[in-house]
Order: sequence, then structure tokens, then C-alpha cells
Amino acid sequence: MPRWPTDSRARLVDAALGLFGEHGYAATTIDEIAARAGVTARTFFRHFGDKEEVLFSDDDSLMPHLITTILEPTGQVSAEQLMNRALTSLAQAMQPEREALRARQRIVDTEVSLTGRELAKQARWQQAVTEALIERGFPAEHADVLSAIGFALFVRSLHTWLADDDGPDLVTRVQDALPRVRTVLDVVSTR
Amino acid sequence: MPRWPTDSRARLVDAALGLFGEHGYAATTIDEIAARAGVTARTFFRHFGDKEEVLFSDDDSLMPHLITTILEPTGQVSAEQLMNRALTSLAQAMQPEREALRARQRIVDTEVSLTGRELAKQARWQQAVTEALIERGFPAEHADVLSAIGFALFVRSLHTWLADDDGPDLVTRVQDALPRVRTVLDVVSTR
DNA sequence: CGAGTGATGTCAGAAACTGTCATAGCAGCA
DNA sequence: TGCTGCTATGACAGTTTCTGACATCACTCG
Repeated sequence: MPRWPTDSRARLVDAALGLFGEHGYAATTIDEIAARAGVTARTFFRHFGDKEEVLFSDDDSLMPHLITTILEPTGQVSAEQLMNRALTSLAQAMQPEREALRARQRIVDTEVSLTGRELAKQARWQQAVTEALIERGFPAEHADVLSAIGFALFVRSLHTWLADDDGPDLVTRVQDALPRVRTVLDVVSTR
Repeated sequence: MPRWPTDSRARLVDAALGLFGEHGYAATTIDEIAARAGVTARTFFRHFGDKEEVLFSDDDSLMPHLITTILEPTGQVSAEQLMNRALTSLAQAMQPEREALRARQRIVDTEVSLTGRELAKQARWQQAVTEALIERGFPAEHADVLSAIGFALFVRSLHTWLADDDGPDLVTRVQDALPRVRTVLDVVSTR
């Protein structure tokens, strides 16, 4: 029998998400989170560098998935084909988690600093994708713009999918958005 | 004669930028900033909501400039033409500030939280631009993608311009990047 | 059985932030 | 001139986040 119950980290995540949902992010203290998880505040900071990180430590698992999809050797592909494959695969992986993602997004949207942290994480993903595209054989000056556009499309689709109660699913939204890049520069204003 | 010297806010900004540059962002305390500015820490927090804000309170002046350019009634224009005008105008406004921007960027790049804050501010700008595009007569579903692409291009150009010691100026970089969006989806990987 | 390891607790403390009240120039007005 | 309110600031106490240092004790490996 171990001296302490195992899985402190998981219990801290649960406690934090629960309390953030109940009382808001700013209104819950580390002491409260630690108490609900049955540990001390010091243990919280051993698992998470700061209060925000408890909201962002989980979803790192999707990143390798995305990179693998991009690097998968499938012969010559156009950027559009590859982007379609990668974004579809990511969307499929996220789709079952809709409710959890929604709860998390509700919390993130209440604090500018959390939004910033999310965007900083996205920027790191985007950088990793750019490097993968270069390794896959795309010229560097295109890889950069490609991953920027891909992320812009994906994030926009994700947010509307989480916000809308109904409407198309995430995969459909992503696949619909992609071809529009091709013509968007030619749209003309009405005044 | 006023009871205190005027311009506390400006002196706080100067003190903060100086100390951040000399000792780093994390290593300088609010007390040190306040002392150099000749005020107390409480006064710092009256002018800036938190330690980070002293780095971000200034450049809000460029936003109205950008929005005005977009809303300027110039008859029917394509998205590409308008984006070219808006980004060029913004680049021209920023170009003379290169050294100040560089110093600030050096500081921002040392801390993830500062990067996040910068990205969050960019996201607010992007939202404002999207709304301006809609008011200008672009359909909502395109305005969103347009501003996302525009910002991606501009930020990339800005960062390389600040990082490179020589090479083309910001306006040139921005104008070179824009037409590439049109073809980027057709680029083919070499393996 | 003894040495090391790893996750935790305990404690002290720095630094970031907040609420509250006091102070003293200054501006407007009778 | 004198009164009144306003505003920027100081003073101070308190909370919360985060860090460093050291102790504890079940578990494991030899």
C-alpha cells in the first residue's frame, strides 16, 4: 500500500476543472484545488508550473498525432491535399471530446491571460507544423504561410463548432473552409 | 507647482522598459520600477492593471489607424487591393519605430506569458478588422478568413524584419508576401 | 536488512496584486 | 477671500501566487 493515494495529478486536474466551472477561474485558489484533491498547495506546484498550466497540460497528446499525419510518406501531394488530410485527422480526434472541450473553452474565454496562453500554445504547434512541412519537402517560405492559414482555418472552425448548438460537425466545417482560401482574395466589397 | 511631478505614467513606462532591458523582465520587481519612476508600487498598479500591461498599453494608437484605412470609402475594391493598402499603411506607420519595436520584442520573446499577451492583443485587433471588413461590405464568412490571413502575413513579415539585420524594409516584405497566398495551396511537396 | 529513491509535507519568504483610508495641491464657485 | 469637492498619490494591511530548503516515509533494489 503506497503511503499516499496515487494519481495526484489527475485528481488535481479534476478538482481544478470542477472548481473553475463552479466558482470561476479567478475566484478559486490553489489551496482550494489542493484541498479537494487531498494534497497541499506545494504538491500542486510540483505537478504544474503555475495555476494556468492545469488547464493546458492535457491536450499535448494531439500534437504528435498531427505531426505524424503530416510526415506520413504518401508520395507527392499538393499543399491543399496534405492540409485537408491533416486537419481532417485532427478534427476526427477532437470530435468525440466535444463536451469536455466546451467546458474548458468556457473557462479559457473568461480570462485574457488564459486566452493568451492558449494562443501561445497554438503558436508553438504552428511552429512545429511548419518544421514538419519543411521536412516533408515544402519550401520554407511556403511552409510558414501554409501552417498559418491551416491554423487560422482550423481554429475558426473549432470555435464556431463549439459555440453553435447545432450545425455541421467539425470535420465537415474544416473541409468546407479549406477551398475558400483559393478565392478569398478575389472577393469584392459592395461599397 | 503641482504637488507631484507630472507624467507618472510616462516615467513608469520608461523605468520599466529600461529595467527590463537591463536585468530582464522576470528579474525586475514592481518596487524597482516604481522607485526609478519616483512613485510607489501602488501608483504603478493605478496606471497599469498588472506588470505585463506596461509593455502593451502604448501601441493601441495604431489600431484606429488601421481601421480607418480599411473603412476609407474608395469604391469597389478586391480583398487583395484593400489588404495591400491596409498592410502597407500599417507597415509605413511602424517602420520609423524599428529600434523601439526591437527592444520591446526582445523583452516579449523572453517570456511565454508576454508572448501570449501579445497574441491575445493581436486576436482583438483581428476581430476589430473582421468587423470593419464586414462594415465595408465583405461577406462575413470571407471577412474572417481574410483578416486571419492578413495578420498571419503581417506578423510574419514584422518578425523577420525585426530579426534580420539587413534585407528589405517592412513595406516591401509585406507587399511581397501578399500575392503568394494565391498560389500557396498548389505547391507540391518533393517527397 | 540497509541504502537509496521518489512523492509528499512543512515552513519561511518573496513578489504580485487589492482594498481602504488619509493627504494635499488644485480648480471652481459664492 | 474662503469653502468645497476632485484627483493623484502615499501608507498600510492583507491575500494569493509561486519558490527554496529540508524532513518524512513507503517502496525498491541489492
